[in-house]
Amino acid sequence: MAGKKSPNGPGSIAAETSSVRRTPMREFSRSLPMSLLRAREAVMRQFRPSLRNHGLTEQQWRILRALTAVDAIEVTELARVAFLLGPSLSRILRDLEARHLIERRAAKADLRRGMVSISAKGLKLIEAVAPTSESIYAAITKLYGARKLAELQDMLSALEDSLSGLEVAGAGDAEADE
Amino acid sequence: MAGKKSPNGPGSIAAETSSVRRTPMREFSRSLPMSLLRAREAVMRQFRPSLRNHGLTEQQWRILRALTAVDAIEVTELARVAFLLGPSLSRILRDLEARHLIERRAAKADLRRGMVSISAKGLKLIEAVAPTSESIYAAITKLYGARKLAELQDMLSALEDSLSGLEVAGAGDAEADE
DNA sequence: GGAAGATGATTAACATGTTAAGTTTATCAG
DNA sequence: CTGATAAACTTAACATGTTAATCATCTTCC
Repeated sequence: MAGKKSPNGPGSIAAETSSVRRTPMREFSRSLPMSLLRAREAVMRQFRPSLRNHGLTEQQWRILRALTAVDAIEVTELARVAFLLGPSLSRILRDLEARHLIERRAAKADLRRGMVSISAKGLKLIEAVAPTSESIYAAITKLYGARKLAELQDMLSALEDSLSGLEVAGAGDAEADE
Repeated sequence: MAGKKSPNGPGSIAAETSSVRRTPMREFSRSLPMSLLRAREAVMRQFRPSLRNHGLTEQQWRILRALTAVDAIEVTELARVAFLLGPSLSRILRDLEARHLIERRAAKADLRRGMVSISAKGLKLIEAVAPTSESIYAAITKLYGARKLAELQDMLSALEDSLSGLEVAGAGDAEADE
C-alpha cells in the first residue's frame, strides 16, 4: 500500500537494456530540481486531503492564510507573499470573492491598486482547517526532527540567496527548431 | 532590476495595520512547503530560459532526459522516474510523438503497455541542450558549494523517507461547505 | 493640460497538476 | 469459453503555472 512497487518481474524490458546510451550527465533522480520537487510533493501529499475536504486547493489556502496576518493587502504584495504569479492570483481571487471568502476594494489614492482582505466567512473557514493543518505539521516536525527541520530551512534559504544574484544565462542560446 | 523592491513608501496601508488578526500559526513564509517551493523556483528560474529557447518545457525535458538513460521504458515506469502523473505524461507523450522526438510501440507480451523510446531527433535535441544545462548546474554547485549541495540532497531524501510511512490524515475531516 | 511612457491588474492562450471516469486488454473464476 | 475483475493507459474537467498581450490609471515632460 504505502510504497511504490517495483515491477521488475516478468518482461521488464527496460531493466535489461540499461547500458545503451550513456550521455555524460548527472544521474537524473538526484538532480537538485527533482530532489526539491519530490521532497515538496512528499510534504504536500500530507496536507492536500484535509484541504480538499474543506473545498480548498493548496493555493487558495496559501492566499487565505496570508490574509489572516494583515488587515488588508495590495494584490501585488499578496502575490509576493503567497508566491503566486499575477495571473494565477487574479483567477483565484475572482473565485474566492465569488465564494464570499474574501473582500476587495480599490485603493483610495490609486485606483489601479486593489486591496484584498479576508471575510468573516473566510476567517471561519481558516479556523476550521487550521487545527488539522497544525497537527500534520507537528507530526512532520516530530518525525523529521525539529532541529533538522530548522537546519533544512536554513539551507533552503541559503540556496535562494546564492541564486538570487545569478544572471539567467542561455537567454540567447539557440532558437526553437520550428 | 535584480531585487524586488518593497513599496513601503506612500500609502502602504497593509504595513500600518499589522497587529489586527493574530491566528496562532507558524509564520507563513517559513513553512516547509513554501521554503521548498521557493528554493525550487529559484533553481528552475535558471534553467527555464535555456529550455525555452530549445522549445522545451521543464517536464518535456525531464521526459527526454529520462529516456536517454534507457533503450525503451514502459509508460508507467517513465511516470515514476520523471515524477509525473499519468494524465500529464499521456498529454506530453502525445505532443512529443507528434514532434517526432520520441517513438512508441505496444509491448509484445501485453498490448496494454506502451513502450517509449527517444528518437534520433530527440537525442540530437538533448545533446544541443545538455551543455548549457550542465553549465548552469555547475555554476549553481560552485555558488552554493558542492559539499553543501550534497548535504542538502541528503536531507531532502531523508525528509522523503520520514514521510513515506505517514498515513494521510484528515481524510474524514469535514465536508466542503457547499 | 495633454500625449507618451510607466505601473497595477486582468485577460488570453497554452502546458501541466490533480482527481474522476472511460477504454482497451489481461487475468481469473466457474 | 464467458462474464467479472483488475491493470494500464487515456480522456475529461477543472485549477494553476507561465508568458504575452491588453486595459485602466498614473506620472512625466513639454
